[in-house]
Amino acid sequence: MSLLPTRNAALRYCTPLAREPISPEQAEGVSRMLKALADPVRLRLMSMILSHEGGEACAMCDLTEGFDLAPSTLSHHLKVLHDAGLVDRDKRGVWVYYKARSEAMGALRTLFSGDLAAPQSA
Amino acid sequence: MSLLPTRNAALRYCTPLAREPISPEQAEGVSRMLKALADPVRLRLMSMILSHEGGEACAMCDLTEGFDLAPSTLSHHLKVLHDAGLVDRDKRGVWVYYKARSEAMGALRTLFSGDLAAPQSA
DNA sequence: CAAGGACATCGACATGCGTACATGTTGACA
DNA sequence: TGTCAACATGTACGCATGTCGATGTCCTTG
Repeated sequence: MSLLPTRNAALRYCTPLAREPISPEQAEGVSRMLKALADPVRLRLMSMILSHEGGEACAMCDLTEGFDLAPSTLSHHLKVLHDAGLVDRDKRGVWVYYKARSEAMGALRTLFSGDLAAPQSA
Repeated sequence: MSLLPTRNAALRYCTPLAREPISPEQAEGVSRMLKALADPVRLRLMSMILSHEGGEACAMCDLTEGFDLAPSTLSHHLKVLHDAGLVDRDKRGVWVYYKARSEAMGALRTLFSGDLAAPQSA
């Protein structure tokens, strides 16, 4: 119950959108990642984590600045990112550090890679 | 009223997530694109459009196969993609052709580009 | 001009999602 | 052991969203 079996499934079958029509299963998996990222708060959180020193950030130390939200709300958003397999959670003492999962980031990069506008400039 | 002023705004300021914490405004704009894509049906539609010959596809000719949805539902999803600035609409006679907008696709590619796991392999 | 097809739009309904408050859990420290 | 701080979880509320049937609009064809 600790790891969802579908978490890695989408990553494995992640192909460029423009290569061929993706399968309903892949669409389901990928949309789960994108849904987690399709929120202004979570997008900023993800960017803050990614651009933070060491590629990881402490929840209440580094990730509260600039937000006018209740702590529980921030925690909820981080959980959504974690459940989607986008970030790893590492509890060190009292603080919790979040780090981006390179597999997930790579999958998203792959998704939008390739010649997405091939016949445009030609 | 034909073009939303915010449509191009997000594209202009689209920087890699890992470069620096994105601004709330950029997060708002980018999330609008991702929200449009964060649905299995629309993801498949986008992939079908991108991978179709010529980079464009006819709504009822090419984009209904494989879906068990009412035509109005498909039309709605295509409208969402269009409103988000992800596809262009071109009515030719009775048929409507949808084509991916290269600016939007490029923005998404930029978003997930860069070293998203810098201290990982080093 | 009439009929039909290819869409888009309009309610309407069920579900999902963002937010906050209250509460629970865990670890550091006196 | 008791207290406080850093979270996570549960519940609840309001709004957004996916879906559909019905209707409207535009173009083609007879």
